[in-house]
Amino acid sequence: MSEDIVTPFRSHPHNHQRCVADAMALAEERCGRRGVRLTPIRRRVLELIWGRHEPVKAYDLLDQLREDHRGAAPPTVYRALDFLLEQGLIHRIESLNAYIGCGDPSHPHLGQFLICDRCNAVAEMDDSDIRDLLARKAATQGFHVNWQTIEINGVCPSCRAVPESVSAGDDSD
Amino acid sequence: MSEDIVTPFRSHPHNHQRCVADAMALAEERCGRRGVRLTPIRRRVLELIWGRHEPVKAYDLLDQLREDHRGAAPPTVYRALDFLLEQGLIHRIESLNAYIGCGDPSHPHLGQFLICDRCNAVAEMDDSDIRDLLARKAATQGFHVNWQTIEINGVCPSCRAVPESVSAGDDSD
DNA sequence: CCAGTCATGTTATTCTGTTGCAAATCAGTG
DNA sequence: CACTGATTTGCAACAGAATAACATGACTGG
Repeated sequence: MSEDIVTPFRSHPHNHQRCVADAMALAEERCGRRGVRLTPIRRRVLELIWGRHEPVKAYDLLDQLREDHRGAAPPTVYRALDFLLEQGLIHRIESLNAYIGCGDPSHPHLGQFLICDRCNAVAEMDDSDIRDLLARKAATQGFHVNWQTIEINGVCPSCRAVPESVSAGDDSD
Repeated sequence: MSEDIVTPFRSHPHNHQRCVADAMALAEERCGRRGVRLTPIRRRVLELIWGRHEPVKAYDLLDQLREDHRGAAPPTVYRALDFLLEQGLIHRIESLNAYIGCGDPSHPHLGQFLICDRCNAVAEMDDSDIRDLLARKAATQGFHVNWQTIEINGVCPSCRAVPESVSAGDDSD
């Protein structure tokens, strides 16, 4: 099976509490096995990221973090983010300067993202056909691939079902 | 032919002056046809970008621009960049916060970039196999694609030919 | 207890990009 | 030419993203 939707659009009906809890449990387990520490701050940041099922900005995290953690500063958040990225627990979306929970930390993989321009929902794919095709094309140029950034912008299924002018992404926050 | 290297690695031997001049001529022509103005500032920024055959940062452009244009400020550069992006004359490399000349503005295309982590060289591809595969995979999720960001990091042919520890990218900054 | 490592606190700075408004420039029209 | 409206530029301030540098604290293992 080459196609593998690791994280579907959040509009996809699901038990969100359960999904966050699962992610946290996986993170605990993974860090334990690796002998690295999922400290309170790191855990909190991961929770905050999973809490929204969409890309989250570092300074938004900082604001939220400050609510129960006075004295949190940019380095507080960025250090936690670096840790979580290293452990493969989150991904960074380059085109948005934002971070999102990794749908399947069980094996290391490159993020392949579908990003809805209307409602900001993001789905993560882990498709070997894509990975392999890019590797093959790069090899044609004599290029050795270390990392692939794939971010596809467009309109997600839910938003397509809604007339443009009244789209779900018409957020007034 | 699905594969199309729009811009090869700059290590590729070529007449750089000629290649910049061609790019500028194409830009003039294109803007003329479209009825938009390639003003002196915009032209200068495009030249500066083409002058180096690698990704250029906005504030580096600003520094260079200031040399013969006192009073240039961040908006000066960003407005020019926005214009050039809109006209499809340059691309933005998301993972680097940098800009690079578009190898073939003659038809609108998505950038597909090979980025060397050692020497910062970038090659641009315009491969329909990749474009189509991504569109097909996205469609499987009911997703309508507007834009694709594809940035492949790794090691370019020239750097692969050099022992790792003495690589061209072994910058000591 | 002590030393070493890892994690956090703190302050400041750099880099990247935007907002808002005023002044200048340009294209078209009477 | 003078008037008008749309672009373009100048300018000042700011917001947002990320890092540097160094001090302090916390958890190991002897």
